Amino acid sequence: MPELPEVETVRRGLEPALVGRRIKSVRLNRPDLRFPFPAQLAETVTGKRVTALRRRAKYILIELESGHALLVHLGMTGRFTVWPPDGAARNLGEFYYVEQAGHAGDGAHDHVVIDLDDGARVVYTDPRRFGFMDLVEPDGADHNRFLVGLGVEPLGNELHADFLGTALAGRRSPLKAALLDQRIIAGLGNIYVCEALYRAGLSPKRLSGSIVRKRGPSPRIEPLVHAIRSVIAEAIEAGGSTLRDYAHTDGSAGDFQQRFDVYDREGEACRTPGCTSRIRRIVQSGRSSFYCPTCQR
DNA sequence: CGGGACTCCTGCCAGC
DNA sequence: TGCTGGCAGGAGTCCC
Repeated sequence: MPELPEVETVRRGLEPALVGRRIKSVRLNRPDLRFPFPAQLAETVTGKRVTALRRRAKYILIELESGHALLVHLGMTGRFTVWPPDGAARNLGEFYYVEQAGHAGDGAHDHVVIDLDDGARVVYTDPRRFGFMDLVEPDGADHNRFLVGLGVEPLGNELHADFLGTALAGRRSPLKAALLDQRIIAGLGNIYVCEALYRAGLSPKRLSGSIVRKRGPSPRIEPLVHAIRSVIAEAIEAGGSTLRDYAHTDGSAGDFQQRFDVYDREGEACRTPGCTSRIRRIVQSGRSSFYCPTCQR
């Protein structure tokens, strides 16, 4: 899936097409994605004006004048395409394979088709169907099953050394698992956790609690916080990463992946000046972790 | 409760 | 060229 920087890139791309527009109609081409669509989805959304597009962690929230919001998670392969009134498609997250031209909402994996009052069409496409949608009731963000329990935003003020130290203290899981845990920091995924741990010089295998001192300051926490912030901020700045099947808002490639120091670089040279080690790949709880065995301890 | 394995689904890619 | 197995950015659920 797109991680937070990719979701933010999609949000920014969708914003000018949707905000201020009224939704004329919604077509669901199947009853479910990962989960069934809410029964009231179409009738709740139809006829409403879009007031804002927001992001929380890896969720996109399409806010409506009624106070409801359509919550969208892109899963691993979800994307939006905007078809303006003039017909030329604009891709908001693109796959590496090419769909047949002219399928504005009728492609094999086009699951949701939203028509707007200006004639534009917004299509949600998701081959793997790991994505999902939900309705958030007015003032219901604190109760929504997907939003409740989410941790802090990596770029928000709530992520600081005291917070992270408290969250990691006593944890017996590897650091990698803790940083992927959306209940602590919401929005980090496999790629950026690997990159942040490299920048912080911390091994993904190290136990979470081991970087927290029981008394006094824990000098390894602040560099980790900084590493998380910097890698996420830079990735957003670059327009996200184009992995095997994801691209930039306007169809061009996001280029942060060219700056990966460890992710998907197994066997390649560590980029730390003077280090002669090669990047290793291990599997932790079913996911690949990439790291430098010399620079990350 | 914390932690880990498993699962959903489709498609690509390396290897034979 | 064609088939097979392994792998993929997520996260809910189940089990210990």
